[in-house]
Amino acid sequence: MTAFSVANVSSSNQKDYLDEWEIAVIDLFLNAANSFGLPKSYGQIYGLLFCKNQSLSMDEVMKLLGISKGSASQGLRALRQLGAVSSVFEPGERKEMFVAEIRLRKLVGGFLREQADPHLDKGVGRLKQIESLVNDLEDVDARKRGVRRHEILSGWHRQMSRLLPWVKMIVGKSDRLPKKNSD
Amino acid sequence: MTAFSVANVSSSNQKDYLDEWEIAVIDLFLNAANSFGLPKSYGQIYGLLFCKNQSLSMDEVMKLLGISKGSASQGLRALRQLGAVSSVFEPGERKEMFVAEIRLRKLVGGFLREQADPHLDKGVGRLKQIESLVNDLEDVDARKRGVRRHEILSGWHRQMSRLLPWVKMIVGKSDRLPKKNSD
DNA sequence: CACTTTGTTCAAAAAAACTTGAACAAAGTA
DNA sequence: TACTTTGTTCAAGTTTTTTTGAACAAAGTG
Repeated sequence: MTAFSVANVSSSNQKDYLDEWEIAVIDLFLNAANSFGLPKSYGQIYGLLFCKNQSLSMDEVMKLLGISKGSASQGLRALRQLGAVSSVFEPGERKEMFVAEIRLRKLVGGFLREQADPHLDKGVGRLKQIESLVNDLEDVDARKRGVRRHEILSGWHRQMSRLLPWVKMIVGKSDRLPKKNSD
Repeated sequence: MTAFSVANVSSSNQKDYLDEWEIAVIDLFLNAANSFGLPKSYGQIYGLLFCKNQSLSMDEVMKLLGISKGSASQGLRALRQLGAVSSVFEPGERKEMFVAEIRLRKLVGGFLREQADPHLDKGVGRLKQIESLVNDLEDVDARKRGVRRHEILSGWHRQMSRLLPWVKMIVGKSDRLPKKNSD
């Protein structure tokens, strides 16, 4: 056991506080997450990893953001599931280390895959259910109205399905900026 | 005062209950609203109006959905603001009557205008703030990293701005289905 | 004017979403 | 095996969001 590891041997060659700009970026992502319907903490975690050059451990994420183990664990898992974060095992490290995916195409793609696609899929079933309920209607006029509404919803569904590939496509264009020597 | 209005003179030539298919549609919109980050009740209200051929009063919305006056009032206002619902004053009616906008283009347009555009606008300010914080950094390497991150965020912002017009455009195509005699 | 109808507002209640942390599991180390 | 480190789970607590309903304003009616 190591009561006192020799300062920052392997544990972290990172500062243990955040710069102002990093706090601003994290806050930006916090807000963004919110408006995408994701928990704030996911945004914070992604924002933190986005700021850093090096991979961070769950432990560092917890400490830098001041969030609990549970939040960090769940947040990192969800972000990985979304393809927004990936984990690597640095050689000679026991801990799992995390890095942010910064290609917008990947981020949008993952989000659509995990959030939009499932909704569209569920939609198919729901539309079928509505269709069959409508077809059970006795009254002719009532049925006409129901059929019409079902048609409209089906049309919307179709359009949304057509839209997604375009979104992935358009966002993909000219992703990475022309490389500036930094990093 | 009219202790007993003559059955349905002007008050409503509607049933006072919902068909099964209508409940299913309302539930569909309830879920949709949720995943767009809008309150459930907004979805219910829109769904109800979407189902009906005729305009409904706030009172009818309340009763058919079993929601409170406050919810109905606020929901209808917000939906009108989004362009998802519009109000009309039927001749000889005191009440304001509401109808759903069913053109997907209008719905998406309104949603983007009210939700996405403001975020992009706020983004400009946030990016400027981050840029200036980054430029205050003393350490050269730290500043390089910050500058790089700012560039990436700016790139994303630009791409998102470019995307929205396309979305409005693509969703607009072939909106209304070829008219079927109904309605 | 007195009364009714219609619709808004907002503080408080209810519901939903998020976070926490302690208990637990898994896997490495000695 | 006993102990440590790392990470997950989930019931309970906290925070945020949404809904309710009573008080109020506005406007029509007789």
